[in-house]
Amino acid sequence: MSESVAEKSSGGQTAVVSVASQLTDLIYAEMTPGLSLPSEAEMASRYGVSRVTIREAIKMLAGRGLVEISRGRRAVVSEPSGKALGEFLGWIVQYDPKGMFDLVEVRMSLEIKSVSLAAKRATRPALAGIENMLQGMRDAGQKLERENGDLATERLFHQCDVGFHEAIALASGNRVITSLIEAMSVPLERSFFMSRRGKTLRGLPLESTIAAHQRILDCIKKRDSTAAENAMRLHLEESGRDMRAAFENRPAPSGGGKPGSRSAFLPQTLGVDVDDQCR
Amino acid sequence: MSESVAEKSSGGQTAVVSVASQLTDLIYAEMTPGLSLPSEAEMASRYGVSRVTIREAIKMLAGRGLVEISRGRRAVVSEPSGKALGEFLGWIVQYDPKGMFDLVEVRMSLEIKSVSLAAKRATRPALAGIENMLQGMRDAGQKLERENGDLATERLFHQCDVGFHEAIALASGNRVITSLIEAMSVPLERSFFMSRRGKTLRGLPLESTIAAHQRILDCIKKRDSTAAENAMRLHLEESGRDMRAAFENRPAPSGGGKPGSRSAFLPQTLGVDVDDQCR
DNA sequence: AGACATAACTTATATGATAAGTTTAGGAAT
DNA sequence: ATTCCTAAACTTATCATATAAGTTATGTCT
Repeated sequence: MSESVAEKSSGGQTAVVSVASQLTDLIYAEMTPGLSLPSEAEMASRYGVSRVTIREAIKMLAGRGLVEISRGRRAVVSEPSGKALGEFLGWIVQYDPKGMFDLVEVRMSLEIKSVSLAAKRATRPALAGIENMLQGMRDAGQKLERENGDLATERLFHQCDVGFHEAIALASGNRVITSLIEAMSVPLERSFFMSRRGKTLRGLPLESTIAAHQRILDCIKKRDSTAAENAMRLHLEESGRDMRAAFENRPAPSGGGKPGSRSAFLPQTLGVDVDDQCR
Repeated sequence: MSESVAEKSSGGQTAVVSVASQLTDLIYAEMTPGLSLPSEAEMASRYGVSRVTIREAIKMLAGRGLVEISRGRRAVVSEPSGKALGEFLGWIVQYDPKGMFDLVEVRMSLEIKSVSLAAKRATRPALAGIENMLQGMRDAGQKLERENGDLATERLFHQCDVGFHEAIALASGNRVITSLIEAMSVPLERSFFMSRRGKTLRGLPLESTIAAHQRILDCIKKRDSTAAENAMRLHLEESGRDMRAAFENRPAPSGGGKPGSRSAFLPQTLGVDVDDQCR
């Protein structure tokens, strides 16, 4: 009984990879989010491998965000979400100092597409969701004016800002856009705080941020997709300028470059990359 | 010695998750692609956990595409690549029957951004790379006219097609775009074959496909980003129509619907989603 | 110096055991 | 009968240990 089922449909791969791929097929073919996988023991006997192998295979799937694991419970097929993807984008961005600007560049395209579709397709509850986030920004903004500089409130404001864009993505009805924008907000969180800092530095009140969001929402409500695109473009260009300002006025390079071929060829491309986004 | 290092900086998480996150930090902070992680035994002693725990943590990172594993060798930090991301997009697409069209919708935006940037920034070797792929398409195309219907040649043609678009993404100089387009080509592989089938059905020679790519390349060479965007848009719209044609003329629904809430509400949205892409 | 065998290192997988969660079933109390 | 609690059954988390099978380094022999 040494020839396990796992080896049947796979060449030189290891048993873990083979099991992982078979489980993936199984999930794709006949499972939906929320359903539980069989118990480790059952899979082990079904695929003719030890429990260790099964566990490692499941950990791979978990790393890909395909299943969620918790102690005492069987692994559960997870809803597609941008979270796992966000880790990945974080890796790309981390790998290259210019990465954050690359990300902003891509974000601009996606957000414009997102808001364009939202203007065409948004349902009433989806609109309410967007409105909700905008109201959250207003509340946080007012609170922020009173107790100036409260970090928690600032974070709340930022979360509503992110939520606003995610709500638009949701309203677009396009799952891929929703996941990608959700994913990008993970590494962009840093950028958002930079953006706020830039805004403070340049002396712009955060009223203008709220107003920009308001204009976007208005365009969506009016079902004017072209106007919505332009409003979004303007908002993101503004946001990009803030980010650049924050970058230029940042504390100090501190000279401590990490090993590897990074942190080069930045200065001259910085301005170009961000400005070029106005086509 | 029962209090392991792994628990030190983590709350209720399991040891595996804790180790995985610490390893992630380690990689982000002081490693670059190509470097090897310590041996399992060393990590085990360093983090105060058993080798099994280390192995499961590494399998999680491998699932996320952060490291590559091979027998007898230590785990190696991998170059960011769209491959792992492609699996993820595949899951989104699989999860929703409309997903493939969502993906095409997003692809259009990204490819347009990609070609626009490529027209502005492409270096000479990057241009050569694009040219190369186009030449590959021509060769495969001629070969395909002689030995009509050879599957391997058809696959080659398709690979050059994908390669053409990836080469443009590379020329854009934006890593995020490169990874995303590479990622999308994984689930879109099916769509590409559908597209080719649609083209055959509608009686269009694949000369037109090559010509469309040629036009795109010409615009890039001329550094005319606007024209390049338009050429790309036209090409993708054409490609989308082919895909829809292939969908409508597909063998038969065969009635075997899978369990779950899928494969519903498709008919009426299909046409809308694809047509709406021409704005 | 170069080819080859061998040792040292490393990962892949299996077995068995224990701890600690979650769910289920049964019974006690109301 | 219904509710609540407890205990058993199930399940995952982690460990220790062992063996097999790859890769790399270390020689020795020619």
